[in-house]
Amino acid sequence: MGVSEKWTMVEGMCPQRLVLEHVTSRWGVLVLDALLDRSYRFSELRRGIAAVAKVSEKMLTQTLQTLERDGFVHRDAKPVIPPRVDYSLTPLGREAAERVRALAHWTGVRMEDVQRAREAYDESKRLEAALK
Amino acid sequence: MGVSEKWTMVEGMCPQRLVLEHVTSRWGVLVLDALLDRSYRFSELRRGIAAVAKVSEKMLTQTLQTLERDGFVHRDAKPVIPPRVDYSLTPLGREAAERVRALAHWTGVRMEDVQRAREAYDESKRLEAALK
DNA sequence: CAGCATCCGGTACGATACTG
DNA sequence: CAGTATCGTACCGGATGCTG
Repeated sequence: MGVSEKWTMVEGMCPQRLVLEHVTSRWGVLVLDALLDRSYRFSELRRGIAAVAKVSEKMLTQTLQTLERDGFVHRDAKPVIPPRVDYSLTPLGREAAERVRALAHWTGVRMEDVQRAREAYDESKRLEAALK
Repeated sequence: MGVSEKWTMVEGMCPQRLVLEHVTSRWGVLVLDALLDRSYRFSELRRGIAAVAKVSEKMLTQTLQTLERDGFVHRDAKPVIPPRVDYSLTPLGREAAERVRALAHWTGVRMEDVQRAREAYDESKRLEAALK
């Protein structure tokens, strides 16, 4: 089964929701963010991402193929032995990656506020549970 | 089981990855985008989102609770009969929603490019499959 | 090294029924 | 109306083994 069919299975959505899903997907975010700095080889990318979260080779492959199909990632397979494949961002992919990084960066900046909000929420829930 | 435990099940991630997951989640995106314009009641929000994609009441509840816990959404439950609950964005949530909308808007703008990229990708795959 | 094929468990999600 | 509780299922994603 090809890449196209896989993601298309998630039906009932307008097409740009689908693209948004791709770039904001669990591994899509990390791949785009990494490639924003420089190009990477496959395993290199895997190890780089592993520093943040553990990604299986299958998921990395799938993510890269999806992003390549959408025109965000360029795949450069050199016909050498052992095989060498470099991944980089296309201009379109760069636009996407910048926005994704902006969002990701924002979550980092506001993390403290979120933490406090959560504590307040949990506390109020705990209280109202206590008086029942 | 409470909201906190549910999402925390997805472990092995740094905390801000988790927040990013929340705001970019399938329904989180749509909720934030909708609330950016005005406040909504529960079913009203459900119907509004339904115009774009079908969301089950369960998922909408879960999404709203998660976003509320993170401090993005304010829940205003009026003690009347029949019940009336209004949802709106907090200042923090507004910041998030604006960035999410920016990304969503961008996918809309670049949709044509993505479509062309996909066709080119599928075509080249079809060709190389043909000569085997 | 860079993948692909296959199997498989956990969970995300939807459908339904029920409550205040 | 605005949820909660429960159940069934699809599929996401990890583990393993194999190929060029």
